[in-house]
Amino acid sequence: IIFSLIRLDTSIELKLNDVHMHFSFGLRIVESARSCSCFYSKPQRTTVKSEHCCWFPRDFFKARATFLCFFCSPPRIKDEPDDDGFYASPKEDSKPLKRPREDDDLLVLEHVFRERGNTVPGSNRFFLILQDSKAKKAKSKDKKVPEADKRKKPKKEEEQKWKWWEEERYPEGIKWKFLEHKGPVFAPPYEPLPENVKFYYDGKVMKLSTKAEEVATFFAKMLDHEYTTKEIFRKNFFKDWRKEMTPEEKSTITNLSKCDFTHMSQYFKAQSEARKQMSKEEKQKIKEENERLLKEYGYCVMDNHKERIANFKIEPPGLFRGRGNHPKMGMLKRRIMPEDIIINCSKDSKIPPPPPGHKWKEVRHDNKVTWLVSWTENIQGSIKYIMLNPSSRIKGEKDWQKYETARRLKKCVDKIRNQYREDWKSKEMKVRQRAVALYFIDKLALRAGNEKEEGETADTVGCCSLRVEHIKLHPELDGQEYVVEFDFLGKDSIRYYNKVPVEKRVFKNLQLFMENKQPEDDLFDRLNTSILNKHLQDLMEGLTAKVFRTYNASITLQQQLKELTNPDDNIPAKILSYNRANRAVAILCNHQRAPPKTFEKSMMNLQSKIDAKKEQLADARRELKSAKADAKVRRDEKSKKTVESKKKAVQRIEEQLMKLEVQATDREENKQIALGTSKLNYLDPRISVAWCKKWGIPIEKIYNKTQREKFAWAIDMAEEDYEF
DNA sequence: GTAGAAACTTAGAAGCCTACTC
DNA sequence: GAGTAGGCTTCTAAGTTTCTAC
Repeated sequence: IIFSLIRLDTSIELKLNDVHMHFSFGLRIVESARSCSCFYSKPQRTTVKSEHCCWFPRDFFKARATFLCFFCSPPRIKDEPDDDGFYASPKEDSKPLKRPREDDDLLVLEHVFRERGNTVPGSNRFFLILQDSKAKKAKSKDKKVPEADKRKKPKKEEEQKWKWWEEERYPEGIKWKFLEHKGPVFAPPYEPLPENVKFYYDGKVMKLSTKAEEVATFFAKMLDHEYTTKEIFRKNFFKDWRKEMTPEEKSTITNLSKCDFTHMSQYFKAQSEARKQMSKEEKQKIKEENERLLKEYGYCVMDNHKERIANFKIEPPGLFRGRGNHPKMGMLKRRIMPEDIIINCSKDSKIPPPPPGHKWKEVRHDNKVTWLVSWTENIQGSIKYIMLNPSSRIKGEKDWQKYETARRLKKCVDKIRNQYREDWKSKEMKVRQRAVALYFIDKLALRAGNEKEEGETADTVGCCSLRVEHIKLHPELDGQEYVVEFDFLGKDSIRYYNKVPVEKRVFKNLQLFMENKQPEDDLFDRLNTSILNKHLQDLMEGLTAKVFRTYNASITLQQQLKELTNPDDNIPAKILSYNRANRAVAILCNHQRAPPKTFEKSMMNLQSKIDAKKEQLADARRELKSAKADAKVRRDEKSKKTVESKKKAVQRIEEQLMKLEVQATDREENKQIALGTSKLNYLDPRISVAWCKKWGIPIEKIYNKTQREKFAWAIDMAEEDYEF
């Protein structure tokens, strides 16, 4: 399809031509001083089957008419397979996609409107709205829809999605061409405590200065948390708190144990309680205010598409909550001011103004990065960013690309495995270590394991940074030979504990690597992530340690789904199978969670529901039996009907019972396992979409609304025969 | 080639919200 | 209408990878 938009001095011409269909279509918007009018030429053939609908909001053109123009849909990318049947993902190859980017063209429109001085609120900006073929077909079938209704803006959000995955992508390195946003939302200023809320030191009331009081409230708000009992947390907090005190306060407050924050804490609890008790109207008011904030600051315009921002609020000040045994926990996270903020946007965009009386640290126009706002935090000195939501084009393209890289690994993984098996025998120690580490990364889905600065973060490790103390070698254990016992803290200080039988050569190599070493010495002393990734890059373009995790997670899901799905099962049972497949991946990737506090109670509740349902079923069966007996004697229509209805009741209760039992199994198996992380980050969504399509499972049963938005590209493109 | 900075992805916890139950 | 369980969203820490400067 040729889609072009030409701007002529005071008029704009939009043309859609489909040569193959002998179908041409034109549309002209003529700008006049006050408004613009439009006309379009009718398609020459009226029998053209349209799959997509290109729709422009009525108010956008400020013209009275709404026009719906139908055109032949661009072929699905999958319909044009390349040699190996892989999709052309962003960056993966340079073949242009089926439809050129509309952004540049629409950009012209954007400027026309800007020049004209029209204020175009985000929601009314230029959207190409594409409906999926099913929605379209459904619409065309329904001929009774009144004309007025047809003109109505489609309400369903699904209908308004921009299919960026059908467009051409930017050249390598370019992330956007136009970016405009409103800047960040700052944390609300500190509100001093009411006079009646007291702080006590050494049993006596003490009025704190505003700065010291603010930091004290951070601690008071966390009083019930385990953090405040930890020595490091208390020490760090006290040190930083004292920096905020006046000289008088500093000389008085010398011991944290003598500080009494309980009154403050009670005040915050009461406030929180009051919030819960607020009237409907008050809650509604807050909701509306949040919505207003979201509407104003929660979106940006990137290349003429309104995109949701992931985190438009600046992190408020507070006490640093490092995970695990973090040496910096309790330190004061200072308040971020506009003077700390770097704004990134287009030169020709409306640059967000800083709050009155302030200025930005810098305004830059770097379209080689994806962030909108950045600042440096004071705990680790690292940079924090405001970026787009996972549903955005920029994140989606990257996600898609990630899975395509993993699929490329699938094609050469056997070769790579053979290679590292060979390398176990290498004369070079470095090569052997690299090969054993890669074996672990591949087999156990371990993370790469970068080196970390000692004393700056919690002591956690990944594969390359494993130490001798993290593994135990068992020539024989529980009837298995060559077992390696892993026990270490990984990301987020989550414990990795696993006993794995390995190949003899790996075992012997590990013995070698551990020779003459102390427990705190590096297991792979000749290796780091940089060396490993460089080697991987040589094996396959774009290959890094992380890709193995993605690949193994996705391939495991696909295999497990094939193994566990029983075609005769009903929907709940199939979903249980899906969750079990997902769980296999979560276990592989060691995605753990703390068991929910209410777990035991909720399981007990569920069990009592099951028991009650069983009783109900027994009653229903008894009733059915007696109805049958009754019908045998009476032999009339009425008693026959009664039998039928009793039968149905039994069936219904059986189904309900089964559902509850499945729910209980699922919940029990999920007690300490987090499924979300793998679902969101490691599993190629097209596998799940294909599985849903194959078995007629509504996608909503697998992905919630947010997840469907993130994986819109996959939902649109994957068919039931999709193979990872 | 290397180190450190920058950029971006992955992660679990916490709190909010909503649907369900009584 | 109140209470609550659990799903969903938000938050931000903690990783990995890439970029840049020397």
